[in-house]
Order: sequence, then C-alpha cells, then structure tokens
Amino acid sequence: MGGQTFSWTEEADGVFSATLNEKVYRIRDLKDAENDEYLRSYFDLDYDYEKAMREIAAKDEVLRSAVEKIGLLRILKQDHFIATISFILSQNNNIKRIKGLYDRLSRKYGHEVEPGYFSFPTKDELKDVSIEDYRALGCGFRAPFLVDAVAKADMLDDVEKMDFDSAMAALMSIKGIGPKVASCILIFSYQKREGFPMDVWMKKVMNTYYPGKDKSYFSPYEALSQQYLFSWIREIS
DNA sequence: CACCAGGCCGTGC
DNA sequence: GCACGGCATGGT
Repeated sequence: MGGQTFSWTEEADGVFSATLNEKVYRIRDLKDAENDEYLRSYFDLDYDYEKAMREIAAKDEVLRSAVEKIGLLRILKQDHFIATISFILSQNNNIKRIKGLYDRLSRKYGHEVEPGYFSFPTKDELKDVSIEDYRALGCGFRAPFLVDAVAKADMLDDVEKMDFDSAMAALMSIKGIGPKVASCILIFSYQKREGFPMDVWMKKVMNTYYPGKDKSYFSPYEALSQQYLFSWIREIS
C-alpha cells in the first residue's frame, strides 16, 4: 500500500500488524480481513476494484501500461485524524522517517492496547503537546503544523459532508496542508475519488503524456488513475 | 561533504 | 498570479 498508510508494521514471516480501532490486527493478506467489519471498510473490500481497473486500462495506452505493470490497486479508508497527521508529516520527507515519527508519536502519546502495541494518539491525547515536544520527537519544521492541526481537529468530521472543493479549502485552512496533502487526506481517509494529488512525479507524467489535460480527463476515476500513474512512473524511472 | 525525501510558507516581483 | 529560497531531520 506504498505511501497510503504508515500504520502497518511487517513482523516476522510476512505477518503485518497495526493498532487500529482499539485493537491489534494481524494479517497476512486481504483474506484475513474479509470477516472483520472494520477491516472490510478499511480495505474497501466491497468496492469493485477489478471493474475500475478494467475501465481505467481501457482509457488510453499509457493507463493500459500502468495497470498492466502495477496490477490491482485499492484505496484505503483510514481514520480522519490519523490520515491528517500522517500526511502533514509526509511533506518533504521519506516513508521510512514518516513511519518512525508515526511510531514514536504512538508510543509517547497513544495508549497501550496490548503489551508493546500502542494506538496512534487521539486529538485529545495530543491537545497539550507543544511545538518543542514535537521537535524533540524529530518532527522538525512540521511541529507547528501539528499543533495547528490538533487545534482544528474538530472540523475533520464536518469535511465528510462537504463537496470536494469545500473539503479541500477546509483542510487547507490548517497550516502545513497545501493542495497535495489535502488531496491525499481526501482520498485515503474520506474516499473522495475526485482527488488527484500533483507531486513532482505526477507533474512529470502530466507534462510528458497528457499535455494540455487536467484531472477531469480521468473522471470518474481521478484518484485511482493517479495512483496507477504515480506507481507506474516511479517503477519505470 | 553534498543532495534528497509523494511540499508548503513567506516574500518579492 | 508566479517564481524562488528556506525549512528540520536522517539517510545515502
């Protein structure tokens, strides 16, 4: 699920664990998630990704290549607050370091669900955490952004009901959230499928293969098409 | 020692 | 509006 989530840790012999929903989940593959109501929603198991993949592949030759190379992709439905903090941490950062910050925040400010397994902190658990505290964990220049996000976290539930443009504007009122981070939050937590994050890689794809076009070309599969193109350009580069 | 990591903010034009 | 430098931190 490269870059969508930082909640999962690979343990020995191919078992992945995550502390979510006040539980510790351990799975090997998606079959282990089928009979759990929370994970069914989390992994979006009731959406027809096979059909979406076929329709995306039929759109043009570039997407056909991308789908062929990448295979089935799905889009997670993560907790709003966890996703918001995670993607603020992601800016100008790398996956390994983001995962480290995620785990240190959990261990320091979350609570222990099983011995050695800590939940990601809630907005209440973070409400008195200072810029200096975040810096001490290695959050760097993102520290004040986290303070602002926690202060405004109550609005995250309202974003669910908003149309796409209003949702973008609401998230971008938090310091440190620009168009790219807001799009990621809307896709990977609110499942707003119009999201189309433009990072350096996607700008390269658009300039090279889709000059003069914008995200509307990919409707109604903007988000999933973007995921395919992003994964593809990184694999072939 | 440089340069980079799925950007964003503040400033200057 | 748009281009630019700066930004904390840890890894190559």
